[in-house]
Amino acid sequence: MRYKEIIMACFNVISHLNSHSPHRLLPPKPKPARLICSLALNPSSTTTTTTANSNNNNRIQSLCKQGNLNQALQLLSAEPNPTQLTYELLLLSCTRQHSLSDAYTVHSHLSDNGFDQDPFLATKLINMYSELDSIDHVRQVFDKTRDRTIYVWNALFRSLTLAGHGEEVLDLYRRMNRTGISSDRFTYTYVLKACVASNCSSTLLNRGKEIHAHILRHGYDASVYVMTTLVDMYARFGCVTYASVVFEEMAVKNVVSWSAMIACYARNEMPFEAVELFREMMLQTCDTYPNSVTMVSVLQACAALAALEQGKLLHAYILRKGLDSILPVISALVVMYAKCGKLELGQRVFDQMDKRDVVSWNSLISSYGVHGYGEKAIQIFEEMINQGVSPSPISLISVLGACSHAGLVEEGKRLFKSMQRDHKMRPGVEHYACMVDLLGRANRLDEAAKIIEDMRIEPGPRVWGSLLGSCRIHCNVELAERASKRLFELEPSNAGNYVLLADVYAEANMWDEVKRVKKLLEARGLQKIPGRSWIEVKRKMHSFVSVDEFNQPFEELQALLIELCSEMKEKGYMPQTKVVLYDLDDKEKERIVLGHSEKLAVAFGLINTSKGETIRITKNLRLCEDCHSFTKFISKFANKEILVRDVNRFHHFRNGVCSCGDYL
DNA sequence: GTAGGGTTAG
Repeated sequence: MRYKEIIMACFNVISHLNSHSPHRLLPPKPKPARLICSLALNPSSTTTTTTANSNNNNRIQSLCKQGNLNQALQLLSAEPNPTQLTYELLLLSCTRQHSLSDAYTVHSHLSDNGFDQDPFLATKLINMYSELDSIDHVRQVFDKTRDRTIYVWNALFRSLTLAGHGEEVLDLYRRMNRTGISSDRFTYTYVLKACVASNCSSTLLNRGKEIHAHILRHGYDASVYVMTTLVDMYARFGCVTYASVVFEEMAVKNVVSWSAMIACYARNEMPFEAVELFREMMLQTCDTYPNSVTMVSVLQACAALAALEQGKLLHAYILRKGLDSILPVISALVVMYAKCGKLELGQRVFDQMDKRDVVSWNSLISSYGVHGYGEKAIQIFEEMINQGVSPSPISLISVLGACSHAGLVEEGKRLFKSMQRDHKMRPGVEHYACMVDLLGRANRLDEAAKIIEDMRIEPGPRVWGSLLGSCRIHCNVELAERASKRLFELEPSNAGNYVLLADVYAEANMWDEVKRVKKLLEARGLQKIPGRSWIEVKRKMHSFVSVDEFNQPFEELQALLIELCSEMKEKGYMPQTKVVLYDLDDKEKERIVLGHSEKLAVAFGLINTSKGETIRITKNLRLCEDCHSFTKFISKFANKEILVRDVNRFHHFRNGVCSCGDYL
């Protein structure tokens, strides 16, 4: 029933998008109440009943609540008997002021007054040092505390997990179990998080499974918090089946549990399932409504699928529920529209925001980037800075990526320099990867290789992968061999790298080498990822996989393609068969490239869309040169606008020309 | 006294 309601609301969203003035269906939410209680200090009301001593404590406490830490500390130095509550409020105040030096003052004062063995204050101290990013002090406080209650242990686990010291938490958790203290529901959430806090190795997954067993044994499978954390842990390990089993078996589910499972599908490249589960949530639950977090995950899934119609329904729902003042939601909406090929709608959503953060700006920058509008992306980047928003590392990745897509080499180099000089940011591996991509694609491979040589940090697989990708475009065998040698060491099970190298050899007609690489791929038990394309027709997604043979389900489409192909050949289309990794004759190669998933999707789109309707296709890999050239011809021949989003960027085909300027 | 899910990139 509620799902129908959303469909109805779709009409509202269209009218909303057509009007430029911000328009909300619900009033904006009131701001959250201030955390600091602003009790006014009123000495006259307390002096009559209390001693001078406790009055001093009261005054310190009130000053803390008012946020006047300096004065509170002055009074503290004259106070001979501070109470536990006084210290508690002082520590809280240090956290709020983010003052490590004041924290030391209070800490040593408290030790001098014999409170250093108070487990309550030890918990507070640990939490404070954690907030102040001083993990050494966290450990120190824990080590000195003799009476380690479960609160003390939990505070330690929480702090270390937040700081990314997952493995340390798991070691300490063993130690805790040996001391005989039992875990509570808080402990389980922290240690489960600790399993994914560092790297996601199989050892840590096994620890997670062990903890799962403890949870069942101790009856904590009734806790929604614990079980939701468990779903999330499996999700982060990519164990989608485990996550869904835990989720299905949960007796009680709330919005967070549903969101965790939807996010699990979204982040594990199962956007279909994410959208399906969202639908189920809307239909099944009576008291659980999706919130902003849920919406972000479903929007991501729609973006991945380029499911524009579904995305518009979500937009309608967001407006109806007043979630359109929440920044992450709006950023996700901008990205959704852009990735569905509706850049102008994304821009409009952005324009209607009354406040923006760096993520909102980054969303817009990258949106223009993937559509190939490099100069516009740079302009937005500069506007962001002019408006006083400091760029984040991702801003730079977005804008450098935009330069790369548009072939703006000099601008990219300028931005890379200014990143270090003007924004005082140290380039990370990702930034170097962008630069290698930028130079490499522009056929400045030697410069790209030089960047890698001069790097002050270890070049990771991203960097070498960018170089190898560029070598494939420009068929540089020698450099491709160098890059792939490193890549095979760094990520031996990434099939894509082997395929790229084989592509380079194939193009250079080095068929023995092609065979050798293919054997290597097989020997390691890997498979080439099959090409897959999606198209949304009447709110339904259709998926196509590349086929080598003429076969049943796609017979009609293939027949159409053969016909189109021969007609277009007369008009000058030349099949680009060099992308085929088999040493076959041209006729056979032509047949193989005609079975590529993207061409099947185009054919399906031609049959199933009305005149003047744009065909929108998403693809899991990069567009091959033949599909690119074929689609350009089709767009002119059939007078159709075709939008293809590959794994990397957008290609907008119109009248025989592509928006990427053949810069694949 | 402590707790669970989501933002932007390539």
